[in-house]
Amino acid sequence: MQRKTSQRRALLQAFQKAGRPLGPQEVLDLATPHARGLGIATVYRNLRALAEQGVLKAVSLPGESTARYELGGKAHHHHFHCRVCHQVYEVEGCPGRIEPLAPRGFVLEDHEIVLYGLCSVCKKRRSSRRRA
Amino acid sequence: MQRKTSQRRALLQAFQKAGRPLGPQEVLDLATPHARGLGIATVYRNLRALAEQGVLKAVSLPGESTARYELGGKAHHHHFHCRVCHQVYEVEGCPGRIEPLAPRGFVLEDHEIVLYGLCSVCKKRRSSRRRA
DNA sequence: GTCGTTGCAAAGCGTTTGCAGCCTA
DNA sequence: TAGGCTGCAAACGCTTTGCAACGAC
Repeated sequence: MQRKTSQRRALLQAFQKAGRPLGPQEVLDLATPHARGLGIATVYRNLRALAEQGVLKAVSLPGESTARYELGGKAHHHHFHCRVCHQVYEVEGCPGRIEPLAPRGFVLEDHEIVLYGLCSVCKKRRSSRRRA
Repeated sequence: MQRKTSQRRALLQAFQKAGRPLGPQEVLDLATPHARGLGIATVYRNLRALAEQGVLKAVSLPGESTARYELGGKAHHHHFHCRVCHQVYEVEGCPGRIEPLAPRGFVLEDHEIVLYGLCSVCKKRRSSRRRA
């Protein structure tokens, strides 16, 4: 049976507060203040365990060696990866018209779309630096 | 100045022969027969160097710890990842309508679409096994 | 009290780097 | 011959695992 530990609680809080996909190190940083001495191994173990339960969902993005995670149970969506701060944001909607892309004879089961660019925070930061 | 070594030649041959994105280990396996004693470090160094020159292009896919590479200079395209044989195929075209997905205030610079499912080979293999 | 969970440190594993010798130009 | 390139092995960085202590139930 799964127990309610302070570490697990702190970890889920981090996701609820962030509202975006988080990597293991990010989770550690965000959860540590609420769980003194939290170790990275515990983070890894819990991310995996919670993902298997469906509480979290693994989000793997191109160019990332490690999966990030987000809270499970969300509607179909995609992600925006900021090239400056490397944060990942959720993106609503889907362009459709995906099926025709699959080569003839192939069976399309799923798809992933990742957008790259600058998030609004980094965009502002960049333009204000230019003016300076 | 860049020199023409047997290792580099063998490595590029592997890509030309394969016609699909290859990972470092795949490249080593495919190129070794044409370059005795080829080392994995050399593969990594050359993949990176050739990608910087634009001869190769890095293809990073979700859920892959390491980038694959393909020959550079191709038109905008995406990829199909077979869940059975894990080979990656190139896919022509693009659904368009990508821009509206980006959140307001974000700058969209690029995008990546990855399709998942069964390639035609694995589809046939699976259906013939069912009948048996 | 039981046994799932935790933190620490060691072990793994794939990628990168240092270095001396090799080979292209 | 110069210096870019290579293979080997060590170094790295991040993830996983072993283990004894801890704490939820």
